[in-house]
Formats: sequence, structure tokens, C-alpha cells
Amino acid sequence: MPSERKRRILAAIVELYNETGEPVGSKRLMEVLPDSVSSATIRNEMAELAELGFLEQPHTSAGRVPSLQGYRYYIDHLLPQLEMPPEQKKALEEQLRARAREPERLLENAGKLLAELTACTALCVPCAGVELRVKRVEIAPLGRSMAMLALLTTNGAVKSKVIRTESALSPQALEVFGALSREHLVGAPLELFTQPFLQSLAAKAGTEFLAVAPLLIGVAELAREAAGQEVLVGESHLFQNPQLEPQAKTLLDFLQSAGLARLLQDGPPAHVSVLLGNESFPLPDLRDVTMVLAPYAIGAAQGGTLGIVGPLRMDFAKVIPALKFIAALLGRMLTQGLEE
Amino acid sequence: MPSERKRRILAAIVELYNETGEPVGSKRLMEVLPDSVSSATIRNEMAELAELGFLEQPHTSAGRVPSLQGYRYYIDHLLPQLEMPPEQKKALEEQLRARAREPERLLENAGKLLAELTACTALCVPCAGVELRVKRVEIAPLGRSMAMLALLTTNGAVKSKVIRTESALSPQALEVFGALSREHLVGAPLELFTQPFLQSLAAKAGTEFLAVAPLLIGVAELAREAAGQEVLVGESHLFQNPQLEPQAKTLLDFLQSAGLARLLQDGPPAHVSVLLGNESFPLPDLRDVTMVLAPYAIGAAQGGTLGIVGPLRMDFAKVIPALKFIAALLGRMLTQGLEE
DNA sequence: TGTTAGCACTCAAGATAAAAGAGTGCTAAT
DNA sequence: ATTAGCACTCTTTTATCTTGAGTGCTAACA
Repeated sequence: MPSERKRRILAAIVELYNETGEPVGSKRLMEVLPDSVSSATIRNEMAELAELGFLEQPHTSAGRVPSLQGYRYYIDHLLPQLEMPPEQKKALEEQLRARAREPERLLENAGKLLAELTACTALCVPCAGVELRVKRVEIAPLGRSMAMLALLTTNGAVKSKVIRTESALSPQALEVFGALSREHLVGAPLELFTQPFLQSLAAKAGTEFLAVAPLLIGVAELAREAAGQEVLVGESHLFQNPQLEPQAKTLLDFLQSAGLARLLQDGPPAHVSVLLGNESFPLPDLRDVTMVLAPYAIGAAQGGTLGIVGPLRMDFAKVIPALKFIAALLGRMLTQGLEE
Repeated sequence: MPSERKRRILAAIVELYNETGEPVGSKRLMEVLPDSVSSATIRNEMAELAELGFLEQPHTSAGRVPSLQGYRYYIDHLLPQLEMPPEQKKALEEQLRARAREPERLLENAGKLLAELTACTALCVPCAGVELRVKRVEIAPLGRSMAMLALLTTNGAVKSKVIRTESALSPQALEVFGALSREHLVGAPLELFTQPFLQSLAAKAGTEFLAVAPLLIGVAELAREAAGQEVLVGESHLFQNPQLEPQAKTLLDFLQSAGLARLLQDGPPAHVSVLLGNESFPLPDLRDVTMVLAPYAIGAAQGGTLGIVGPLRMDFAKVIPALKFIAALLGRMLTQGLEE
């Protein structure tokens, strides 16, 4: 716990470095700091901060750059806790509501908003990993051999898709599917929807097998989407950031592969949490990457995780309030959607 | 119409340049060409090709690079007309069929396949711009104030989404919507689905306005998606190509803005067509961009356009057959989907 | 007339050297 | 505890030289 002045200096270094991306020197700091002390004094303080591990020097005669530990301290103790301006909140709420007529894409739309707002890639993870059950399965025939399927889950997610069946969808086929769905699907936990399980169900369809099997596969896909699918929005931001661009491809591959799932398998964090660099990333190359994660609630229950992926040098003071607000807003809208 | 040998030289230059990205010199050509002539002779030929406008020189003492006109000539007259190997065709067909259980995403899936295959960004434009009508509108209630909507069009496209209504979806509301849809929606051309039109319809809903209006808006959105929405797949390829990367952002903005629509407003090309650089692009910065477009048919009727966007330096000999095949395959599958 | 060897010339790219500049760390004075 | 002063370090910039690929031209040759 450094002195008050050291803290001011650390904060200034983080902020200046975030703006320019260049190491910060004592002279520059002198201009910015409210304390009227000489550059030499600041140099002394900086030397001590460096000894404590909060600062690093790219080379002997360069300014200082915050270390991971420095960032961590800044975020945990020095970050001004701003709120978004109320007008902006209002505007965002309206935007999201306007797009919310489609429950199916609500999460994705929240991500889109977040990505635009923060100029980072947004991350939507619907599932909390616990106790997700099918609330309802609905089917509507669509021509002779197509049907629209919808799946509602206990966490308020809605998924639908159109499926083509292998043979004509007779009233009997629909009846068989309806019975199977009532008996075996509704109320079942989403993890249950594996290939073998669905196949065993399909076997019960008897003569209607060709029509019913694709439907069951469709339901399984919907379940998988509703349960596990993490979505990335605004990937191109990764490539547009100069700090991230060299590793952007690696990072994207990592996120799209199982890596992300593994990272988030413990479910949403309790509060807004900031993961810095490879502090918590398994991959070695991802030094300059930051993830900010926030949970959202559905009613009283835990929902999923909303987050952003961006460079280490990001405007935390803006990004964190934005994330907080959108996560809360999303939670509220999902909660509303649930009670009906 | 240059001599046979000039043509061989031009072809070799284009191919070598495409491989390496570096200007091609006379010595290098001598090694590659089947003719056993000296480098001096080749230099003479190159000088003449340059005078004809087929080649350019980055600077005096560098090799030659194909000019736009050179590329054009190569593509129009020199490109070997390859076919894809049958095994690959078969594999692709299987892959697309596997994903085709979802008619809604068929086009997108074809684009995905194309993007992977060519390592370019793929481009899917469903609409031919002519005579698209609503074939069928289907609704299925989903809980008290949600409904699943589906729209089938005469070109075989299927779109669905889930909509939340402003008030409960009573049987009467469904009845009103059904009547409106039967009378005014089915058979209507997609261009008709403007905001004013839908509002005038909603006005007829009377007391069920709150429930029916969102549904109508939903139908309008579906119509817009089915009709106009061009989709880009694999945008990240743009950023991964060294030749394109500096202008990738500009290009992406252009494609995502109205630019693309304007470019394709005349409907699909008659045959596979190659647009080179700013030969046909309105934007000045897009020098090194190539688009290859192919039409696909649905039954006997015109379908839409499938295409790729990539660097000038691409392997046309591979890309064009791939595009041709996938466009044809897509056409076949859409045609099949239509007859039911 | 078409082809080829030979050679001077050009120009980008790479290597090397020198100069500039930013910033530090230390010392000694306040 | 603070600060001015200064030597020192190391990157960045600039200038100069060298290298080498490739051309264009000329003159000889089949």
C-alpha cells in the first residue's frame, strides 16, 4: 500500500500509457500531476514503484510502463467508479428494447450494443452451467416436409429453426413427435440431449421414423445452442486494434475453439471481474489481452456471462460502467420475458 | 491479340506474381517457360507487352507486374478452364447436404463452405431483384405473448423468427392475423412490405392491434431479410490477407454499407464474372480487390448471386471452378427444396 | 528479321556509421 | 524530503555507402 502520492503517480502512468501507448517519463508526469513537485522527485517515486513491481522499463533510458501488477492495482484500487451518463443509459435502453422484439436474438443484440459501445469484441455466454431445463417445445408444420421448431428453456432463452424432414410430415408424424416431446423432452435438462439419447427416442417413432428423426435432431441442436453456445460479436474489432492485431488471429482461434468454454466453465463471476493478460489465460501468446466479464441475473436466478475482449490498453473507466449497465439491462429484460 | 509466345509470357508472369507477390524478371521467366529462348529475347517481348499495357513496372530496375488490363486478358483468354476433382465435388456436396437440414441457413452455409474453400470472404445475395412473392406465412403461438413466424417465398427462401407481442396472443388475435395474412400478405411481392403498408394493415386489426402489430412488423422484417439481405461470410479472411489487410477496414465498411447493394442492383450476372480492382468499384481505395460473382438458378428461374471478395492476387484457376460448382450445387438444392 | 551476348545504367533495399534525443540514476546542495 | 545538475545509456533518426537485381540498348550472329 504505497503512499497517496505514489498512487496518484501510478494512476497517471496507467492513464497516460493507455492514451498514447508509449512509456511515460517523469517530465510528462510533472505536467499532468496536480502536485507541484519536480521531475527528480517523481523519478524517485517511480523508482520505488518499479521496485515494488508496479512499473516496468522497456529499456534503461525509456519511461515507465505499468506492469501487470500495476494494472491490477489500478483496476482494483484506483479506478474511478464512474456511472454512465443518464442520457446514454436511456438511449441504450431504447435501442435494446427496439431490438428486443426478437427474444431469440436478445443476447446477441446486447452483445452487438456492447461491442459498438466499447469498440471491443463482445462475448455472450448464455449458460450458467447449472440446471437448465426445457420448458417447452413447439412445432409448426410448414409445407409438406418442413417444420418450424422452437425451444424455450427455463432461463428464458428462445431458439427456433426450420427443419426439412426426410419424408412427408403427416398428422400422425406430428402426433408421434408431440407425444415424444411431451413425455421425454419437456422438463428434461439440456445436458441430456446427446446423440444416443435422441437416437433412442427416434427409435420409438416406428413407422414415422423418417419424418420424426430430423425433428429430434433439430431439437438437439436447439438445445445445444441454447445451453452452451457462446457467441462472439464484433470480431473485427480485434483486428483493428493496433495493440492486439499481431496476435488477433491466434486469439480468435482460441476464443472460437474450446478455449473459451474452458475458461468460463465455472459459470459467471460473482461480480464484474477483470482478467488481465495471461494472468488467467492458458495460452502463452496472449499477453496483451484483457477480458472483462460480468454476470447477469434472470429474476433471482443466475443467468449467464456478458463480457468483452480487448487490449490491455483499454479505457476501463468507460468500459466497466458500460458493461455493468448492459448486463443489468439484459438481466432485466430477460426477467420480464420470463414472466408471462 | 499478341503472339502465342507473348501470351505464354503474360500467363507465366501472372501466375508467378500471384504466387510470390513480387515483380517477375526475365531471368526467372526463362527458367519457367517451356520455350528455350534467352532472357534478352524475353526482355524484348516484355517491353512490348508493357507498351501494349499488359504489364507495369514498379520502378525502372524491377521486374514486371501484370497491369489490370493484363489480369483482365489473362482471365478472359488465358485462364485454364479447370474442373474441380470429382472426389472434392462429392465431399463438398455431402458437406452441404449435411448442413442443409436447415433450409433457412442453406445460403449462408453455402457461403461458409465457399469461404473456407477459397480462403476469401464469401458473398451471398439471395435476391434477383425481380418478382419475389410471398408464398406462405405461418404462425405458431409460443406462450402467452410470443409467437414463431415463418415466411416462405417463391424463390425457395425460408425465414423464421420469434416475436414478442405487446399484449397477449388471444385466439381472436391469431384469427385476425391469419385473415390479414391470407388476404393481404400471401402472394404479395416482397417490395411491397414497407412500413406504411404494414401500418395500414395493422390499422385494420382493430382491438387486437397491440398483439397483431408486432407480428406484422416481424413479417416485414422477414420479408426484408428474404428479399434483400446480402450476407458476408468469413470477413476475417479480409484481414488475414497481406495484400488486402491495409485496406481491409475500408473495404469491409464499404461492403457492409449500401455499397454492395448498389453494386449488385442489376441482379446476378449472366455468367461467372470477375470484377478487377476499381475497374468496377466506385471507391478509389479499392485497387487490389477482386470480386468473382456467379449466378445460381432455382429451377428454371433466376436465383441470386454467390461470390467471393479477395485480393487481386488470388488463385483464379482454383477459385473459379470452386465458385461455379458451389453455385450450381446451391441451385440444385434450392430447386429440390422448392418442389414439395 | 528474329535472336542473343555483353555492358552500362538505374533504383530499391540493406548495411554501417554518426548524430540526436529522451529519460534515467546519482550526487550534492537546499 | 526535495531539487538542480550532469554524466550515462540506449533507442530513434538521419545520412552515406554498398550491393544486387533487372532493365534497355547496341552490336554481332543465324
